[in-house]
Amino acid sequence: MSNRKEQILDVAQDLLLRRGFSAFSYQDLSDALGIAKASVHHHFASKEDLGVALCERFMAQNASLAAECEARGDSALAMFDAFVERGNSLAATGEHCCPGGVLQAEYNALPPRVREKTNELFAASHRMIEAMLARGREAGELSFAGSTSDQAWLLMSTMHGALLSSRVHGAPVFDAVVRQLRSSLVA
Amino acid sequence: MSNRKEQILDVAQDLLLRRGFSAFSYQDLSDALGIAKASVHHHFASKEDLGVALCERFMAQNASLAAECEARGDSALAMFDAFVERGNSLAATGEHCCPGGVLQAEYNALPPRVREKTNELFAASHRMIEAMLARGREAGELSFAGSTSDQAWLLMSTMHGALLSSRVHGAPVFDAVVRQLRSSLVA
DNA sequence: GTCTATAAATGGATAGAC
DNA sequence: GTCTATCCATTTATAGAC
Repeated sequence: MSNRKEQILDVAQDLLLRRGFSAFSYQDLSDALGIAKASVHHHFASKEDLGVALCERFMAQNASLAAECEARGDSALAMFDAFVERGNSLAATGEHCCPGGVLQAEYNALPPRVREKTNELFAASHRMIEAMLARGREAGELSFAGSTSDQAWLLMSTMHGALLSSRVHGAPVFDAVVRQLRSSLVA
Repeated sequence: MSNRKEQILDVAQDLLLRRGFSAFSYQDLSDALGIAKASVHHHFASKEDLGVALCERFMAQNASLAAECEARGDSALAMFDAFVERGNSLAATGEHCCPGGVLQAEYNALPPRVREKTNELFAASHRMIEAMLARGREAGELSFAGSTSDQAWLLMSTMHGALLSSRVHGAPVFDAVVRQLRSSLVA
């Protein structure tokens, strides 16, 4: 993929996590990159295309984080902490929140193909977290009631919610929530 | 408050929870109520005013739910269930999510006074839930690690996140998350 | 309180030159 | 690939008549 396309995605990702999908414009991208609006349209014909590309990017980022963990031979808990760490870096800015969180919040206002990609993103994340939980429970490292699937939804919901809250009430809230969650999870 | 003003707030609340603040317009309100856009502006001069009124409404709804619980002499757990029940009715439509969730998600794109009211709404909700947790723990009804404040953030984050998730993945997700959360909370 | 009409700004998107 | 110029729809908001 060309360099310019990546640059646009970088800025768009920042703006999406900061403000939401409908609250950033081609004008914003144009301003940030110092190129004309029409030039942005050259790379992403419609905002729907841009949204789809962003979703694919988020999926790739998730997959690469999971791959790193696997390469290191991380335990389930270490993998949990790796995901938390990424959340921390988002919360630290006091402006960003989770890709999943924003996309869900605006779900009914998203263009159709972005909605579909959001579904995929969530399904993939859920699978990944469920696998982690199953591994941790089997190893006697993690302990929780109910199914791995339900617990995975709990983890995702809590993380998304906590990142949203930390935007209004500061990064310490994310940290506090994660500590509570972690302590309820460790065997 | 006049009847028309209430009608506008009813529709606006529905649209806000369905689509988000920036994704509904005076035109939508005008269409839904069968009156001219200018007539809506007569009641709420600016969208910022409308947003502020909605926030105040959410705070009043929270307070009245808490007052009902108190009048019934609800236990902490019964009060938790009452809050869950309200979440259930939102999740059931498959379209709505939590007021707090939407407002946080769009926080950086909200008009200044709506942002301030969002802060108030969250502070009030947090106080209310923290009080419930303290009461439940003292009565030996609830059990959790850490401070009541941190646990209150966990509850709020999880509820918000779960309502968002249930919009994408269906009401059963909200139910599943709440069950997990509740089982970790009961002494 | 409600209407029609309209302003002023911004949104996404396209045409066509360089 | 990038630009200028422009189109068209939509948005918030106001003016002024009824």
